[in-house]
Amino acid sequence: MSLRFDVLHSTAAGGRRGRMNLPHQAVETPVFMPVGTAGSVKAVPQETVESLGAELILGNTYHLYLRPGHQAIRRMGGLHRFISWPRAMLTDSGGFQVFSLSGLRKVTDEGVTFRSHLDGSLHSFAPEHSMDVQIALGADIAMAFDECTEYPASRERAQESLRLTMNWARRSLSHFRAHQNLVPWHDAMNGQTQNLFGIVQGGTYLDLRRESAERLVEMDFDGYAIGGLSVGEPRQLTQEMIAEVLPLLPKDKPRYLMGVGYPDEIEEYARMGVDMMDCVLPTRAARHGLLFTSQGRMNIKNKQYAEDQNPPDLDCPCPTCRRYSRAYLRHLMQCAEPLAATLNSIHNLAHYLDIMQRVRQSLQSAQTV
RNA sequence: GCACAGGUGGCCGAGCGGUUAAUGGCAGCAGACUGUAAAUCUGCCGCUCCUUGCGAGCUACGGAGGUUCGAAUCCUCCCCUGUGCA
Repeated sequence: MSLRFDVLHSTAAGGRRGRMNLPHQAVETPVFMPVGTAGSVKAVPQETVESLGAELILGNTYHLYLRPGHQAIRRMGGLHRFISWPRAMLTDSGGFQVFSLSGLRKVTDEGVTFRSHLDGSLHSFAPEHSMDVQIALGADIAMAFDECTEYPASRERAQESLRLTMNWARRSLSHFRAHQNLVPWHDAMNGQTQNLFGIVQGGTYLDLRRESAERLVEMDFDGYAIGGLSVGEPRQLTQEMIAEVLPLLPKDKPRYLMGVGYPDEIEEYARMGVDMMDCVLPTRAARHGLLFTSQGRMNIKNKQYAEDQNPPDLDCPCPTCRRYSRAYLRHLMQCAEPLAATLNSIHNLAHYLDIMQRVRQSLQSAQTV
């Protein structure tokens, strides 16, 4: 049974208000997905992530493969059960690690050889292997194994990288389709199956992006992602790439912009027609003392907040803002108390989720096209 | 009282005759983080001034003298701390 994605409303600007019926959760879109790389949205317990309203969170193939190992997770009933997350999940394929672990890996047509960042041991990742791992993890959505092209990349480099990603996409899909019945919860979801998304690459070259999108659509994935953006390129280019690609993707399938972004970005791209986004920013920035508020950025470590008894964000109803002061959060940061990471992350996630909630409302009330 | 070992910038701690306003670390101040090698990384961190520069002046390595062209570094005395012996 293929992924059911309903577009409930769409706007002249291309924005869509939708609902994605994943095996573990009906997800209201556009959606922001907190990142939980190693089976945890860092510093925030699952029940809190849930109560903040997150419906879909990420996990990472590479990290979970290294620790505790996908076979172990399969034996324990899959990732959902292992981490006790009842709602939807998506696993990234390890493609981003091809990019971020650039010093520790070697890429060939066959796949990637990584050196573990944990103990230096050698591991190979090919599209087929990434699929096997992701099937064992059993997220609602798996991602094709891709190469996230760096910026800047010459046209030749972007083209070669794209060739690899398209080749890997085909192999990912074919292996996934052949084995997707092996997902740990196969018999428990009324015939709903795990889904696989393809990933558009092409660097900052419009024609390559176009080519990438068209070829992926031909392959017929359950959804489509735009990858390789927000990797250092100017914002203008990011927008151009998104604007070029979105119209080429099927209207009845979800569109996922990977790894983006700042609060204003997720709003902007959602209004352009992106249905899903994920980003480490709210949680990582939180751990480093940066809060995103309705008034903009706030570095809560700053001395000026030492005795400020206001809540971090005067307009925020999140658990952190309801109960704690700027002075207290600053104090926790200064003492490096783990609670600082937790409370800050809760606020930032709430802020991101709230932005998307508002965008959904606004798309819903916008004139239907 | 005697014998050792020590006293260095907010703290800890290197340096033991000259590129030394003085290595490091911590604390402090500020900045950065975009499919998480990130509770990480970067910058500043004696005082004053300006034409903000591998700029100028001042003060500084327990205290006071001394040796030397030059001392945190060597010598003398004093003060203090730790350990051991009385």
